[in-house]
Amino acid sequence: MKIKVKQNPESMELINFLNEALSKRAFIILISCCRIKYRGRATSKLGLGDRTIVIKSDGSFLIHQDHNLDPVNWQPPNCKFQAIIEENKVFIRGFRRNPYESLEVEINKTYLASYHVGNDNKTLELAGYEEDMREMVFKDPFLIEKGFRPTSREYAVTNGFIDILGKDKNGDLVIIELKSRRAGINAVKQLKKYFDDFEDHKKFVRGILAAPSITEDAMELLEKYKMEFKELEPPKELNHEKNLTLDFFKK
Amino acid sequence: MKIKVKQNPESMELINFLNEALSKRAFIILISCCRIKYRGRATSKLGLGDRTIVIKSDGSFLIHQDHNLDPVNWQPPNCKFQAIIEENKVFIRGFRRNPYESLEVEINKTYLASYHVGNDNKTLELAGYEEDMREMVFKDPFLIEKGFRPTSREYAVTNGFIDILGKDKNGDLVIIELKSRRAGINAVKQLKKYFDDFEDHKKFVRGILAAPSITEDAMELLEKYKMEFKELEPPKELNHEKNLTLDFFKK
DNA sequence: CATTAGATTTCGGCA
DNA sequence: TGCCGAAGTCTAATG
Repeated sequence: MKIKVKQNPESMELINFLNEALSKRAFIILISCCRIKYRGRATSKLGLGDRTIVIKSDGSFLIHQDHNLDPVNWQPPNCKFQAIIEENKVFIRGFRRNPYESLEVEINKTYLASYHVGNDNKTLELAGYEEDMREMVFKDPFLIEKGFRPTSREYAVTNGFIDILGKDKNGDLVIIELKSRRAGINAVKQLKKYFDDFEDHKKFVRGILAAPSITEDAMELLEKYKMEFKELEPPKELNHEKNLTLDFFKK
Repeated sequence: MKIKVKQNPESMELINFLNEALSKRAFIILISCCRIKYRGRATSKLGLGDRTIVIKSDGSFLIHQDHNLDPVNWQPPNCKFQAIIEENKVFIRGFRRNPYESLEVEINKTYLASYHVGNDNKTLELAGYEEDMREMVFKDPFLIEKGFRPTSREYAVTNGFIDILGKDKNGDLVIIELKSRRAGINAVKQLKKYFDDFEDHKKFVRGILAAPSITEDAMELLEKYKMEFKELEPPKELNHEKNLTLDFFKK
């Protein structure tokens, strides 16, 4: 891991430092007092203040204030950079096309500058989404109810895709809408849309909203539409844990 | 501006550094080789790799890989922190309630640690979204068409809120749906919903979708529903620029 | 405190 | 490349 650090660099030092870092596609961090202008999908200005500026090796550009999770200004990956010096001030400009956007930082003073090229070849393993729920329900249909048999997932209808389509123990069609989080009005409306696609045979069609919980409003609407709610938690085991479990049982 | 920097701190040094910084509610940056576990709304794990760890003074917690704009793991503001040492490794744990979530970083090695308390009392001035469009159309109704008179904004109907309601030069009702970006199918569907709320008087009602551009599919659907498209850019001048213009005319 | 709608949403997947 | 849908969305405003 290579890392280079400079405290309180002068303008010329900083610009050399930045150009060196940019040419190496390094991960750059600056703690600077700066002004910011953005023009693109919207327009913004931010007056003088201390901020943390980050340029990633994929061309992401982030400027953070000392509060909020989101950066106050940013540019998505593949942004191109210019670092220039003008009247003894360093300007960093990041721009991209489609849509055209530019983000310009006028740096008054830099307290800390660092760049590094690290090693990281891991990707996030994440569990707890609708996809996992679909898998789970397909594998264990009784989680919905006894006798339920799923027939297809992501079934295309006029209004979109039905998460899971199947039949219940009486052979009636069942439309299942999955939500990995607390379901709201919108989930009910979505299910209703799919439900309506079968209005010719409504007597033999059931709509089930499966989610860990549901808002009161949504429950009311659901009942009004004569549809049902099934409490269902998304699986939260990671894949390798599932595999471990499988391996365990195989032994 | 106070800033403290340490390169390659040992575990004990790092933990003291972190606790000092946390007690001062400083802005902390670490460049470290680490493992990450998250458990809360979902569950995730990230194997060993070099990452940039940020803790803000409002309790935001961000961990960045060298790619993508978004952090690979995070915790929203008001997160509480623990920095402990175990088997000569530093663990940083950030947790919050409602919903309960925890984010744990196991630090194997730290290349750079810094904390600072900066000065920043500026807030972002931003322009160019739906609210600005509403204002603009109310002020200059002819932007929609000659003779258009807006009567109310955010008019409540069964299915939600109509952006702008008004009458055209013939006295017919006009429903306007605004989008600050390229409008897609959903924008048309939304407008159609509002449109349908007036189906008793459909002959005297027009639906207009106003946006900078529209997708081909959306345009087709719009025409099928006998509604209209009006090309309209959101205003992108900042407030003080607007004021300058006003002042200019007042003089 | 919960809910909602908008966002410079970002991001991934698919046509 | 453009479009659509989901997200640990986040965030500000509102009841």
